[in-house]
Amino acid sequence: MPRPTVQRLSLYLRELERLAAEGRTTVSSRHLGTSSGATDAQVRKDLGFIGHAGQPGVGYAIDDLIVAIREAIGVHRAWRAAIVGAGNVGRALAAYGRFQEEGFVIAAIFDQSPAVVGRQVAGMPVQAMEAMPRAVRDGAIDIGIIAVPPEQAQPVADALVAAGVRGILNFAPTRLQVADRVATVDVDFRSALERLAMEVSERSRSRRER
Amino acid sequence: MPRPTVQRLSLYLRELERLAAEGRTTVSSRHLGTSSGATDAQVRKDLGFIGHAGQPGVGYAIDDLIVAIREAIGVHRAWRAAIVGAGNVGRALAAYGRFQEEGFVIAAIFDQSPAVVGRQVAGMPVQAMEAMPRAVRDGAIDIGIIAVPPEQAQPVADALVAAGVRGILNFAPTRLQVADRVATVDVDFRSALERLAMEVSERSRSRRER
DNA sequence: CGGTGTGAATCTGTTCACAGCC
DNA sequence: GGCTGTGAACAGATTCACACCG
Repeated sequence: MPRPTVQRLSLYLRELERLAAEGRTTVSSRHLGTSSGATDAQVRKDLGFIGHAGQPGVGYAIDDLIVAIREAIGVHRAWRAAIVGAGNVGRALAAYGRFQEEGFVIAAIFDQSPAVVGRQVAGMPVQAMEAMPRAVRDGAIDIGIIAVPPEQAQPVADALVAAGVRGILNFAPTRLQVADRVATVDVDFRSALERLAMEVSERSRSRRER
Repeated sequence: MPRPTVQRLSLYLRELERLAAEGRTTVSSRHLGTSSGATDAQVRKDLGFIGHAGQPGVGYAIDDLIVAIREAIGVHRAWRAAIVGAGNVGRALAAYGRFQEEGFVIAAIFDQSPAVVGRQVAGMPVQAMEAMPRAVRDGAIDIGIIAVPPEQAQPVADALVAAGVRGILNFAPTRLQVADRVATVDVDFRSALERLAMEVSERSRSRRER
């Protein structure tokens, strides 16, 4: 399944959930597309990957589709995640309620600094890094979320991998090197901002030329 | 310039700044590549887009390259940004020092809720939404950062566009519809997590098959 | 009709491979 | 020998276009 497809599937999922809440039962590829920024053909291709379920002339059955997408992208079960780093980003993530709704449970939060260890964040005590390996094993943690400064990101990643996590969500602006049995996804504010800066400049440039 | 190129340029920039701090003066495409997760050919292609500056047998002059990349991606000047939404995400962004270092200045923060307006966040008072249009004009705000719940994202975007911002960084899990003179970039935690979930599932699946 | 499913064409981005320069 | 710049081959993803179904 193409990487971009996965990304779009989760957008479709959101729209489908909205439609389901409104009581709709079917939806066309056209509708799903425009509300998620894709073309209708794109939507049909994407849905083709997860085993098509559409009815010509009618569209897709919303409920079935929700189940199928959840299954396909692996959110049909609950994932247990641990946050490393109780700074601004880590705390915001811990408090970000929306994860829970979607099947991601923040099970623990860790920090290196003794000054922070022991404090409560979103109802959980911040634990020392030393406690992490054991907590990951005992708490059946699948995913590590890295919210530490860039210099510490790689060592933290190594520790998480050694402890046995299967995926890492990385908020630090660094490329992590990990064993390839472990999946990593980067969320990089800075490069998002830079992408934006770039596009804004580009637009004013082309405006000037006109 | 291809979208993925821009993304990588900002990774190169980080590595270049690190190397410059170490006192190095030149760098090869190979080095730049491995440290940012790209191939050497890729790096050369990317740098080709911004007007090549490399010397065969030697590599690229680090200082020149830093300037050239900054110019190319539009971070050679300071951008002024305003955050809308003083919830967890908005507050974390306001406090996230790293932006400042990179030429993005958070100039103001707004929220709809009277309960929050007036409180201090990262040394700034949270302002009412009604104050936004004027603040954007008077404060020469280039960029709006949306950190509100998904239902409010579109109206907030409309208000920002009407007030005259030129770019929007969107942290809400919604696709925004805006005039195309305005650039938007999405940062979506949820779909990042879902992508991760997907990749983790995929890996265990292929492991099982082996 | 309105709508899906899908091969074929196209576009976009990446890798290869190699000539040429220091 | 080390390293860049770049056409040419390749791979991946998107769009097109159209047959087919209710």
